[in-house]
Amino acid sequence: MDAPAVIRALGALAQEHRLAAFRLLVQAGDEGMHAGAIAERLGIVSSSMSFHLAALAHAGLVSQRRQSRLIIYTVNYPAMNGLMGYLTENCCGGVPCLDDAVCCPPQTNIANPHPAENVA
Amino acid sequence: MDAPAVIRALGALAQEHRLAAFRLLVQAGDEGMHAGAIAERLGIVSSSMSFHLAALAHAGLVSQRRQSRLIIYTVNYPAMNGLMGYLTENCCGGVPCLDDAVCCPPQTNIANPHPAENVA
DNA sequence: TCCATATTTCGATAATCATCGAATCGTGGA
DNA sequence: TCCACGATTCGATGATTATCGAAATATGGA
Repeated sequence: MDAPAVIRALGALAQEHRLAAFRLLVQAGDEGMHAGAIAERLGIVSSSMSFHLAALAHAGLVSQRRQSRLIIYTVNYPAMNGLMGYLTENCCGGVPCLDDAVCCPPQTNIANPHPAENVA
Repeated sequence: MDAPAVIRALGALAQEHRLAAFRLLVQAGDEGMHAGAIAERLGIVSSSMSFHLAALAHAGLVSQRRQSRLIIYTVNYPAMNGLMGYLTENCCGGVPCLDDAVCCPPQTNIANPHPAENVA
């Protein structure tokens, strides 16, 4: 994941309704949710929801699939992990982190410094 | 960390120069960097740098301290971890994650579901 | 006290973004 | 074929944001 992709992802999430939609999808898991259901849960009109879902999709954070007349959205977990990895990369210059710098728990950054570099 | 705080943090990071500055500070660790040094590394004028650093500080992502004439910026690690925790909270509805859903490694989300809830 | 340096604030401009209603597109059932 | 429904696109409006140079503020040294 390169800087422009990270900026797109962060920018996509930095909005009330998109962040809420993303969290709904994170919690929904692979089952996902369709556009109308998300709009209803968030209480916004469908055109705005579509605008926001397109932004999340363009940022690579969610995927969509059609199921009859519904469009089902699911979280793109590799992108999500790539985002996390980018922010914590080389935390503390490689020096073992302090107690409150949980940014690099041993199992992800020390044993496997760049767990998400295989993400586009 | 509540939704508005997360949105401020994400919005602060969703900008080329702020993201770059934040990463510099993540890698600098507790030693930090002063405003001028960051501006020089990023190749932007000091007034713009000040604008961006203020945005990061307002979002709670960085802290500042004065050292003689320099203002040293450091990453606020608890806020950083709070951000990560918020995004992955209740990942997959609590169901054990798939292999590519590294969003909730056992040591953070399962053994300790909400590791960053003590962040303001 | 006076000057040099580091940083922030101010003012103006250009660009991007969120929102809504209306219109359009695509799918499936009668 | 025609209709209903879910979703997206379009057009317009109002608000927020990034950028820069100039000016102001604050600290430390001569």
